[in-house]
Amino acid sequence: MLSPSRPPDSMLRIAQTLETQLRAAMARAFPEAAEQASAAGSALDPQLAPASKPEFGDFQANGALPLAKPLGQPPRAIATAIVAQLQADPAFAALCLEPQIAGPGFINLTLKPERLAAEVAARLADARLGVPSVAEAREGTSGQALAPVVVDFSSPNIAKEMHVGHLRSTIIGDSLARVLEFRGHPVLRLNHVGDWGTQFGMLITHLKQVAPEALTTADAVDLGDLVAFYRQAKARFDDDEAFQTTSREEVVKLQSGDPVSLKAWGLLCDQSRREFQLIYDRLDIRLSERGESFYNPYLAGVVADLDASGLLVTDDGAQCVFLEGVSGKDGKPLPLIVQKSDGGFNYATTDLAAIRYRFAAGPEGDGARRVIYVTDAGQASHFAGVFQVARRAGWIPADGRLEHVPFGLVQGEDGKKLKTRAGDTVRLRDLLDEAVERCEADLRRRLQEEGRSEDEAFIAHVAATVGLAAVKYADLSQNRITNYQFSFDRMLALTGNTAPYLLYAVVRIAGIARKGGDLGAAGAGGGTGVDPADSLHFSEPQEWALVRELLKFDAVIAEVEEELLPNRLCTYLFELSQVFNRFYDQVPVLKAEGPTRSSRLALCRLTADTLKLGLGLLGIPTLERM
RNA sequence: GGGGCUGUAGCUCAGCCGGAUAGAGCGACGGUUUCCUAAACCGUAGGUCGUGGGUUCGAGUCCCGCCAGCCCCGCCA
Repeated sequence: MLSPSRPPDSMLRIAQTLETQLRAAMARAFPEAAEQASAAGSALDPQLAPASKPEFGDFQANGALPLAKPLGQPPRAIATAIVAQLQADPAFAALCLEPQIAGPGFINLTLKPERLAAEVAARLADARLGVPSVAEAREGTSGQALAPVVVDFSSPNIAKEMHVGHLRSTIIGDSLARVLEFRGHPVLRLNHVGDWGTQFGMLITHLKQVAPEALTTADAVDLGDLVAFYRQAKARFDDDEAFQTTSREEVVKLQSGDPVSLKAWGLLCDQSRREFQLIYDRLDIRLSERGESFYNPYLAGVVADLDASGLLVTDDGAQCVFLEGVSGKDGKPLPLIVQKSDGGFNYATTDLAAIRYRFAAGPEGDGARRVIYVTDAGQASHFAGVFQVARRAGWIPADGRLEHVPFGLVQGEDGKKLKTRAGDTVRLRDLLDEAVERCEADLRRRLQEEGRSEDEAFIAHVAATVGLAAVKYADLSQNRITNYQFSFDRMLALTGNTAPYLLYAVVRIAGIARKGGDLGAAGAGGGTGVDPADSLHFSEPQEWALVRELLKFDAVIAEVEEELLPNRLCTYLFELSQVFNRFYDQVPVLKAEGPTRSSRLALCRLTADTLKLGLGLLGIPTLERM
C-alpha cells in the first residue's frame, strides 16, 4: 500500500527489491546450488536488467541461462522453477504481473499498471523526481559532513584565448559537476588555469623588451595583443637559445617571489581572467580559479615527500620517479620527472601537488574522496603516470577515487582538427557568436515564413538560448571518448537528436499550459486526501510508453554519476522527447475530459519537469516559446 | 620501438554486467494538418559490427593476432 508518509520511491529501488526477491526465489528453487555459491563467497545472480524491448515488459532476468550447465537442466525448466517460487512471494505478486518465460529462458517482468501509476504520482509530488540525495540520506544517520568531490575542468592558459579545445572540458566538466551537485555532493569546481609555467617566463621576458608598459600598468594591452605577444615569445623561445635561458631565469624569479615579476604576472592574469569570465558568464558556468601557481608553495614538499618514501631517483640530473609497468623507447622504465636538472618544477610536480592537496584533510587540503579530471585524451598517459606516483606515495586514501575523464578532439567536417578558413585555431568566442547568429537568421526566416511577428528582445533571447544550447548539446550528446566532428548545420538542425528538438518538446507543453491546461494541479490529488495515484488513469499505449520512459530518470542519473558519461543523459532526454512527441501527436490532452484529461496533463507536467531538470543538468536552460 | 584510443547503415553516432530479430538521427523515397506550435508524427529502403582466430549455452561487447586512422612517449603544459 502507498502510504502518504512513504518517501518517494524510484525505479532503482524497485529494481533492488526485485533483485532481492529473485535472489530469494532462486535460492528456494535451487537450494543446493545457492549453498554452493555462498560457500564460494558469491550468490546466485538473477542478472536483472531493464527489458531490452518494450514488448518484454519492464525488466528481464537472465539468470536462469548460466545455471543450465551446472544444474544439468534445460534453462526454460530452471526459469519455470524460479518463476514458481517468485509467485509464491506475496510481495512480488503485489508488484508484478505474472512473469513470462521467453526465448531460451529469459524471465520477463512487467510491473502492475497501478504500481506504475503510483510511481508517477510519487514523482509528481517530488521536486527531485525520484532521484535520492546523498546529503539527505546522510542527515538522518550522522552529523558528519560529506566529503567534497573535486571536478577539475576548463583550465585555459593565461595569456591565451580560450579556443574550441577548451569547449569540451568546460561543457563536460560543468555538466558532471551539476549532476554531482544535484545528487547532493559538495562539489569543488576547480579551474586549474595555466598561470605558472615556462611559458610565463618567455612571455614576461618578451614583454620587457617590446611592451614593458604591459608589465606595470593594468589594461595597457588587451588580450588580443597578449595572444600575439605570446605567439612571438613562443617563436623566439623555440629558436633563440639566449632567449630561452633568460626565460628560464625569469621563471625562477617568478617562482621565488620576485616582486616585480609577481606584479607583472598578476596584471597578465587579471587581463586573461576577465576575458575568460565573459565566456563563463555566457555559458552560465561557475568555476573557482585555483591555478597552477596555487600549488607553488607545496612543490618542494612534494619532492621531499617522494624522496622520503624512497621513490625518488636522480637521472641525468633530474629528479624522477620511475613508473611501474610503463616502459619507454629502449624497454627501460619510463620516468616521471618531478624536478628538472635546473632545479625547476614542471607540470607533473604541480599535478602531484594538486592531488596531494585535494585528498589531504584541511586546513591545508580539500579532504576530497573523489577527484575528477576532465582533460583531453592525449593526456591519458600523463595522468596515469601521475596517478600511479600519487598512489605509491600514499596520498590517496583507501576509499578515494581518482579519475581521469578523457575526451576526444574537436574536428572539423573534414575530419581534421577544427580550424578557421585562414587556418587559425577557432576562438571560442567566435564560435559561440556564429552559433547564435545562425540561430537568429534561421528564426527570422521562420517567423517570416509563418507570418509570425515577435519583438527584438524575444528574437535575441531565443537565438542566444537555442544557439548556446545547440553547441553544448552537440558536444555532450556524444560519447566523450571519441573525437567529435563539429558541425553547425547538424547541431542547429531542428530535427533529430539536437537541442532544438528537445527544447521544442518543452515549448509544446508550455503551449498546452497557455491554452488552458492547468499543469500545476494535475495529478496532485486536489488536496482532498485522496491518494493521488487513484486519480491517475491511463489507457492508451502512448500514455504507458510515456509513463515508463519518465520513470527511467533516476536510473539514468545514477548511471551518469557513476560512469561520468553525460551522453547517457542526452540519449535519455532525446528518447523521452520522442515518446512525448508521439503521445502529443496521437493523444489529445486539452480535448479530453475528466480524469483522462487531468491524467494526461499530469504526464505533460512530469515530462516538462523531467526535461527541464535533465537539460538543466546539462547546463541548458529551456524556453516557453520559440 | 613501446603504450593508449578509435573502427557499427551513404553520412553523424548510440549500443549499460556478454543476452532475444544490432538501434537512432540525418540524408533518400512515400504518406499525415477542420485538432494543444507540422521545429511534429507514421511508413519504406539501407548492416559480413575493420579483419582472422579463441573463450561461452550465447560475442558488436571478453581474450589473442593482424590491418587502418588518430594521439602520447625525460626535463613544454
